[in-house]
Amino acid sequence: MSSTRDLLSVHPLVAAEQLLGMRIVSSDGRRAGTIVEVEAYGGPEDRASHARAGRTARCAPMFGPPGFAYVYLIYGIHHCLNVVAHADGEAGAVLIRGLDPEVADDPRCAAGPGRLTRHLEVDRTAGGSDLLGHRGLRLVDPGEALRAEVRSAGVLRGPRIGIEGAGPEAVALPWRLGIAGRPGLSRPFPAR
DNA sequence: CATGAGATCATCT
DNA sequence: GATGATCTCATGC
Repeated sequence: MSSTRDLLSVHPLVAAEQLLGMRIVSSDGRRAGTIVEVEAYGGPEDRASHARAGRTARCAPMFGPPGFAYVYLIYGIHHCLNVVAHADGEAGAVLIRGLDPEVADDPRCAAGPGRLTRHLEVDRTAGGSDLLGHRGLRLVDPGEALRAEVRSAGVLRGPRIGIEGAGPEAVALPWRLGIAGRPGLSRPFPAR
């Protein structure tokens, strides 16, 4: 019997695949969506990761147990939500980049990491909290069968967004994943 | 449709 | 003191 936390206790790239098709529910329970786009980030060996310089006050959650939230502020404006992945002690996280909203008039209201946190009203107060509990912002696994159904539309892969400064090796990794044809995608994937 | 600039601040050097 | 794991709006083809 493998728990959701076990599913995330693996390399961030594998955890990213598992997260596609899972649901995120806002802390007030009024907004929710299905994850359709993610990006995997590793530890010190990943030049694009916030953990590249080791454990700092900001990225400390990335070194902790999987299933917790890592939230940071980018460009002084947008919050970004990550699900901590990899085994406890091994740095890793998955940036949630796009949701297909369940209750919303605009299907693209959560397309993109900044828009998503605005829609779910996520800010850094959620940082460091356990996403697998029954209160607050939470992550819900609908089960392997439903996740597989979501993935069956096709998993797109491409370079992570906005990491050019990390160098060509980091850019070459196809660690951005998305579900083909979903409105919640932040932007197109490169053709291949 | 493509490109570019501005917003705005916690974190790290 | 510099710098982003972004978004939106404005301008120019």
